[in-house]
Amino acid sequence: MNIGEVAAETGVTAKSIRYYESINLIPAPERTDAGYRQYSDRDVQILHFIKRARGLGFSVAEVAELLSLYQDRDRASAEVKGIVEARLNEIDQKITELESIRATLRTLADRCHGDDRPDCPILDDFAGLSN
Amino acid sequence: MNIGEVAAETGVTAKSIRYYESINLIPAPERTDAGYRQYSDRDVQILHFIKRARGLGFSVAEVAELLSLYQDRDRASAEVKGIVEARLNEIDQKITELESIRATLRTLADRCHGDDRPDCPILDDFAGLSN
DNA sequence: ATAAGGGTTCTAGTTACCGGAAGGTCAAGG
DNA sequence: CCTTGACCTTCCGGTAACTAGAACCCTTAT
Repeated sequence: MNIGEVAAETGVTAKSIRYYESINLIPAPERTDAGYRQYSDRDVQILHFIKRARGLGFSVAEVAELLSLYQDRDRASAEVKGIVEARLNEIDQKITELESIRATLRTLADRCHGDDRPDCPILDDFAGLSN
Repeated sequence: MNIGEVAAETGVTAKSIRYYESINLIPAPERTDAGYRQYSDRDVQILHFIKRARGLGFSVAEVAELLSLYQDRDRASAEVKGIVEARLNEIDQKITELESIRATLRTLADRCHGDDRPDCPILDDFAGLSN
């Protein structure tokens, strides 16, 4: 398969596939005489794996780790679970942070009448003029 | 005030202050004969503003917009509120996305026994071998 | 033979800075 | 007077994960 077909099938752009190759996340595939990359079904499967993991918010470095565990028949599932639990903690933290910001902004926005008059509690708060 | 004092007082690093100047988020301050930047109380206040807005997740571009509204005595509060509401929508979206990811990962992690055995529903899912 | 639609490599840009190097300046102390 | 240490200056390179675009080659169909 050419890179374009693989891109269409996996939803990973050709640009990204080449990028993943350049950083050694995926191995360099065979080439045709003209220099076109040729991908196997196995390569496609790995790109599906990457797409799924990236979609769940894992960094490329984490995906590399997960991939190497995936390719190691003898890995301990505890290692995989550890990575996922770490990610879950990050997510919880991020959600908490965003909720706090949301509450603040919600309060400020609700107190701003939002018409054509200039006075604005939001800017007052940012400027340290609150209360 | 020297840049270091300003940094200490505002919590914005000297590096960041110079960076903000380089992208014209803040004006270039006076210099001493030796070339040291000298900041006024007004400059400090603006950096506080920036710090607060950045802390609430606004991009530097958004902060620039907010700052210019702040400095415009005749702005309509609706404009400020619009920016904040847009940010609130982004936050809501992001939270929703993170919660969805969290649910997925939680389920997968719970189904993985996480011991020294190799079989792992998490990797199976990533590889498209689910069910 | 040519045109459309692949593919190739390379460079540069994105965001919001941080780290570090090389060197000038300032205030205090011996 | 000189040194020491803590400042300050500019500039270069790096970060994450790509994307955009240029310049060029290959394949396939008409």
